Amino acid sequence: MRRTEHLEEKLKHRFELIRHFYLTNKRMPSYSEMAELFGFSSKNAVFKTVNKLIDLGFLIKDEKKRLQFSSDPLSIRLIGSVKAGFPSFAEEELLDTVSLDRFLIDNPDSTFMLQVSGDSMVDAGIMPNDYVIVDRAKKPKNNDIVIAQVDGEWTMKYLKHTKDGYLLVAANDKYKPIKPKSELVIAGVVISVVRKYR
Amino acid sequence: MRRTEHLEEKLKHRFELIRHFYLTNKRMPSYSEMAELFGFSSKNAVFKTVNKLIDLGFLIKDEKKRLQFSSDPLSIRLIGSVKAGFPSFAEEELLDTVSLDRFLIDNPDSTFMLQVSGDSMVDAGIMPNDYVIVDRAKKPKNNDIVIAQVDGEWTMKYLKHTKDGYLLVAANDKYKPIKPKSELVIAGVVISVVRKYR
DNA sequence: TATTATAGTGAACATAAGTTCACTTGTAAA
DNA sequence: TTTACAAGTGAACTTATGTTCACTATAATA
Repeated sequence: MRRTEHLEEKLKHRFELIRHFYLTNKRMPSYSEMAELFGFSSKNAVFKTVNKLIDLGFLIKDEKKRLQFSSDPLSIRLIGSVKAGFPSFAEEELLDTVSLDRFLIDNPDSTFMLQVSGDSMVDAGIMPNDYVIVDRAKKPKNNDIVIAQVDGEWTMKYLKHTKDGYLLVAANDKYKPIKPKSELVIAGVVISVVRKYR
Repeated sequence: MRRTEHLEEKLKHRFELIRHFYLTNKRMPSYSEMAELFGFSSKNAVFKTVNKLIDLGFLIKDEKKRLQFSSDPLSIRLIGSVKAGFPSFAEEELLDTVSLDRFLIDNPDSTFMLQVSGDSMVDAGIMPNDYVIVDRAKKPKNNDIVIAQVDGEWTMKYLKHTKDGYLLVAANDKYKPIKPKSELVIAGVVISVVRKYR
């Protein structure tokens, strides 16, 4: 049955068009908009197409009968550990999915991403050009990695509470601990590190 | 004018309710749904509230007159480098915003997240319990970090092309390079590393 | 006190949404 | 060829959406 394979490819392609619309417009297209996307002149053709995509499990209708993706179009599947390896094609469907945004960020309003410029935290696995995600609203605690302004300069260091005040410690023997003289402004706590290859 | 301050807090709270709805339902609430959220019995009260939020710049209407957030509710602001430090409150508004999902993931369908179990890549800044993001569709190239199944076991290593075949090299002197005997299955290429503190 | 603006109500409206129906076209199988 | 069915058209229908209008209640201001 080459026919149905061809059919499913067509459907899959239309699903991709819907997804693309969603990613650029951040909302579902209406049936009229889908008609444009698919090159249809009738909404009913869209209606039938969407129903097929629902039957195939790509899309669903929520409790208010609004069209949704069955799995968030930007979420990725989560595998327990490297050692466990990759599941079979059939098992893939069973995996939990995660959105990195939701996984990493609690308070978008107070959260920033900064690019790392030096090598002062390499021993903590933070390499030059990595990105760190910083929450300004979070209370800095002992041993947290913080972004601090000390004596006029901005740095990223471990924050250590000691008997005689705060200490900023690098994760690199090249750099000596800093004991703030005049002022210590802690702008935020590093809650996450992100590295992107290539 | 305590009055208007109080007013803006109320509005801000209602904006938060909309955002919360969006984050849980992955779509904008309708005006009737907002009426429920706000405790109104008239859609017109919602209409006026939404218009105020539009005036204040929290929401916008797109070219098709559909309600949208002016900035993606999960995106975070991007700062050039740690050294540059944090901008002032006024300057914050001018920063670019990024969605981590969009920033890190190109092909959600072929992308997986795995938790790192060993210390074989520490010198590359990949620590135990970090997460790696792996694209199965990407062609593995020389010096890429790959997830490979070699002689029955799954590992993460640098992939090296040599004259006499492939070599899997750890980023840790403790581990010797592996030369696959029988089989080498490369399941995917590590495109990103993510670490979450606490 | 009287006045004026603001927040919310409730009904009515036009529009666009998703859906249904009857029909045509093209293609695969008998 | 003939048959059967899936794919798409086009119009009609229902419902829900955002919007407008006239009105009430509340609270700040003169």
